[in-house]
Amino acid sequence: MSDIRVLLVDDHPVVRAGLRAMLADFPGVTVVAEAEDGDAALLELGKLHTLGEPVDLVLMDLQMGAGMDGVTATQKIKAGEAGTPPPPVLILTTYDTDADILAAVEAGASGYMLKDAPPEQIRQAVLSAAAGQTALAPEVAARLMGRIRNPSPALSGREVQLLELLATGMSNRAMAKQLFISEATVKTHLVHIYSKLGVDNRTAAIAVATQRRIIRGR
Amino acid sequence: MSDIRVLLVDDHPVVRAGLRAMLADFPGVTVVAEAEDGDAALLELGKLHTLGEPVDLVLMDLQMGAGMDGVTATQKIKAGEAGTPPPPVLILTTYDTDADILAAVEAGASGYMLKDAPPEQIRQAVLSAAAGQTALAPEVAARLMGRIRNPSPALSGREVQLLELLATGMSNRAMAKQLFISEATVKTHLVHIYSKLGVDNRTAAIAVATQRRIIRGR
DNA sequence: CCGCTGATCATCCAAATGGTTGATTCAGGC
DNA sequence: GCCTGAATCAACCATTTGGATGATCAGCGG
Repeated sequence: MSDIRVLLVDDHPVVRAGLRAMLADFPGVTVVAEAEDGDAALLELGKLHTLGEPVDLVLMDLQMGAGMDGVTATQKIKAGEAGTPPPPVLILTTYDTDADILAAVEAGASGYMLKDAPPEQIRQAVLSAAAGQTALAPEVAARLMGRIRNPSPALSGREVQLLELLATGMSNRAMAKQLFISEATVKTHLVHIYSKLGVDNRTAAIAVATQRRIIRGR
Repeated sequence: MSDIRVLLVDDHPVVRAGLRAMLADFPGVTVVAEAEDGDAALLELGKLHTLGEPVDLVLMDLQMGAGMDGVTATQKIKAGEAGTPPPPVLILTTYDTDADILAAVEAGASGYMLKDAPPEQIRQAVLSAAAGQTALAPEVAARLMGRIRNPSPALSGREVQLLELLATGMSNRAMAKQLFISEATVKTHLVHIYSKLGVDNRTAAIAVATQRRIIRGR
């Protein structure tokens, strides 16, 4: 059986070098190309496709400096040229925000690993993902499990949405307009958010939500 | 002349592998040890010191998962065992927050590079730092220069301090207590902060300050 | 059909925050 | 010695937020 052909996508040369070195140590895995953002990744995919040298796995970071981010890139890859099935996408990133994970999974990623994972874990993930299976980092899996079993009062979708706007510094009025609801409703949502997060004002809510990775900082 | 002996400190195996691979390509540079956090780094330094195999340069990330962070590690290294001069510390990190940069420089770092820097830049920085010179990433240098020449109304130290507390979700009263000043003073500072950042409420101030890398998100 | 949850809105009141003005002190620079 | 900027505080008032209570409605599962 031939090697798993991998496309690396990361904007940090250092990280690409690390992955390249690491994957070189995994028997049965070959890095066939690299890209520094989503746009370049799509280009590479197309190029390799027309050359008849298909990619078996895309290993991609989520946030990439200037270019197209990982989520949209994943969507586009999955939407991709019909005809051949699109390659599985394994996300390898630094952040394990709830929002990020969900977005990546929804976009069609087959796995979500963290960069601080030990090589062996990464190896397993690469093999699983290339084989069409799902590969989640233990931390990520734990977070998702915890989210299901643990009644750490889950925020509703609307509430998370509110939080995100909140974090941009909008006033209640502004959020109300943006979401086409009344200020009263905004306040109700906020009160619920506060009680679920165990805080009593908006800045603390942002701090906690950021810390708990419900929304993302920066 | 013998090689520059480098100690790598980073909590991400992938990044360590990347740096190892990259430095291996630089003639005149040898990685003699690795550590995954500040504590381990200090241990390594001690060990190598007693072995009579001194380190010429510490290449370190700023934030490292569980262990001691880069700033305190830098301080300890610089305070280090008297007798031999402590090795220069080159910070190589992902974030270029004003606060981070200043903290690192104050702690005694001789350089501050970003992980997305091209290899050549990193090579230059390693050589400069090992030679006892200062090495700043262009982005970082630009930020510092801009901060000097550009009258993008600079926040005073006290104001940044306020902002940091603000971002943790504290109320005016709480901040006043914490800083041993009156609420009136807190409010005055906040008003100044708002006008300098061009916002009109605390959450927006946090959002802008985070965006402009005056304080750090997460 | 009933009960529950999430989303929506309203009203009322108390507390926190924001905006303005003005004043004092202190350290540094010219 | 004078000027400036940072830091400190006060008093006042308008606006925003937060907290409590109650109500309606749609959808989902038993």
